[in-house]
Amino acid sequence: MAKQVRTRFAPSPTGSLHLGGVRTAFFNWLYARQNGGVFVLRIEDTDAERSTEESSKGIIESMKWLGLDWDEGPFYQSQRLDIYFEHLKKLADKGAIYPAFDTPEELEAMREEARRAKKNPIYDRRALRLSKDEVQHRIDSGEEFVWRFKVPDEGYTEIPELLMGTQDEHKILNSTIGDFIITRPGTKDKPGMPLYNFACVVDDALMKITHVFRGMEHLPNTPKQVLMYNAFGYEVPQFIHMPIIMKNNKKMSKRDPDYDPRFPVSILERRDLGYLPEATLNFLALLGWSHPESQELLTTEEILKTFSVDRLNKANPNFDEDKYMHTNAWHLKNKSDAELVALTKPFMEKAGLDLSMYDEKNLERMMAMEKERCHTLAQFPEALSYFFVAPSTYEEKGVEKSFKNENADKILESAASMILGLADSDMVKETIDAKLAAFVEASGIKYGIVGPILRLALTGRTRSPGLHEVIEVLGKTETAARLQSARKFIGSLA
RNA sequence: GUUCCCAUCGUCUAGAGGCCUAGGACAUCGGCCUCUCACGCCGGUAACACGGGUUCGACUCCCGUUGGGAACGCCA
Repeated sequence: MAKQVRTRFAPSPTGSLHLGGVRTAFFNWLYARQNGGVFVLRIEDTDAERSTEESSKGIIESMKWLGLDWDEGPFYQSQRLDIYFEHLKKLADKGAIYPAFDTPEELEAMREEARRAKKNPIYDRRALRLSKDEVQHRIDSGEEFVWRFKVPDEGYTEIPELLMGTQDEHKILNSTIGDFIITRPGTKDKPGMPLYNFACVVDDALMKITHVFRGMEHLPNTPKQVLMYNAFGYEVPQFIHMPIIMKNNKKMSKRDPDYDPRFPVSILERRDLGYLPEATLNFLALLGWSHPESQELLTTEEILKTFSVDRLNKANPNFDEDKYMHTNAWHLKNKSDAELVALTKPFMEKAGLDLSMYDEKNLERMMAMEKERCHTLAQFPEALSYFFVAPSTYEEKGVEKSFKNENADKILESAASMILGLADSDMVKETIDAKLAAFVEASGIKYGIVGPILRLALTGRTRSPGLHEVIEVLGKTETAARLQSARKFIGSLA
């Protein structure tokens, strides 16, 4: 029987979860769910300086919002320090690691020199050349040091890689790796905090992770990690390094100098901008993966059904805002009117619209009217505001084109009396539509003239959805009132 | 500089040697629909980076060039 699939998402809580991270989380989640596996959430907060509780909370909130549920965790590395120190001792006992006393300044100078000499800036192992006695003495005297992993001078390290490189593997020359540091500085009595390449390996091994989907920027870390798995005698997971999402021809990042705050990378900010989780997942999935039948508008369920590693692409994709928006609009249209009432509620309220003015049925009608037009949830308040606030001004262009028309006020007057003459039971879309048609017929004026005038009078705008629907939602009294005030306005034009 | 990765329309991509006169989607440009806007529908413009091989045949395989990207942290 095959081993149970176990994947994980292991963000560091040093900021908000961003779109790239979401994609990584999504692929790990997909793979676990698809294979009846386990998805683990682990917070990598060993960097006490930069990690914040707020970020952890944000990440968890983001994951929940996206619907990426996890089976185990969240684990916090900061609460697992004992485990790392135990493992550190194992490595030290084996002689796989050694203490180094170099200061950051010294290391920087070494790197600088290597760069000048146009050589690969790897550690020159000067700490390894210290005598045993000297090392012991310096440690005993309380001097700070870090632990470095001793990388073999010769041979290759193979990483089990399913995507990048040729074949199913990837070979790195050991001589190019360099002895990397696995803990922050510590003393004999106060051990240094574990660093990424160390804590990550220990956790992935202990949590029995079988597959790691992560960004390609981690590829250079991988041989180091494989070396550590080997040193512990742990099994190495399968890696799938995904291409990096680009924006402006650079890795997508909030630190990009061309970063445009209108298009945030933070997933929670996208949420607040009115993007839907399923649209976000859909769009992100297609950045590096393609559907077997080239379908592009997919529910999470459909992605789950058809996802496979062999349809993953290797080239770095570009983040296309237009396509993201288009995908969002599609998912929006797929929502029921009732769902949309709920989804848009926070946006409507934030815009100060008083939803209690209408009953649920009317609100649903509004959604039905606008969901073809809006691309994000945030666009609904603006699109529907005329239902909540009677127009006090009218669009200039419309005034010019329609109100300054010869008989605008006469047309409005007869329209008003027509509507006032309607029975309450007639105030439904179909009947209004028929009555309007009859009215147009009887007056002998083209709908193309009557329509725009009525629309402008009722909404203040030249662009809005079906007239009959507007009238139906507005009701007889409000409709009549708006027509009256528009007539007054037209009168004031002369 | 070193190491590694990548390379099809403007963008995301399909393409596993003949199905390719290279398909789809977004964007864009026309047109239709229509009381407006949008949706929808129809149509157009638009790509295999280059050079060598291998092969009867290369977008597909190999090598090189060029181009792009990433990493080179006591961040993750």
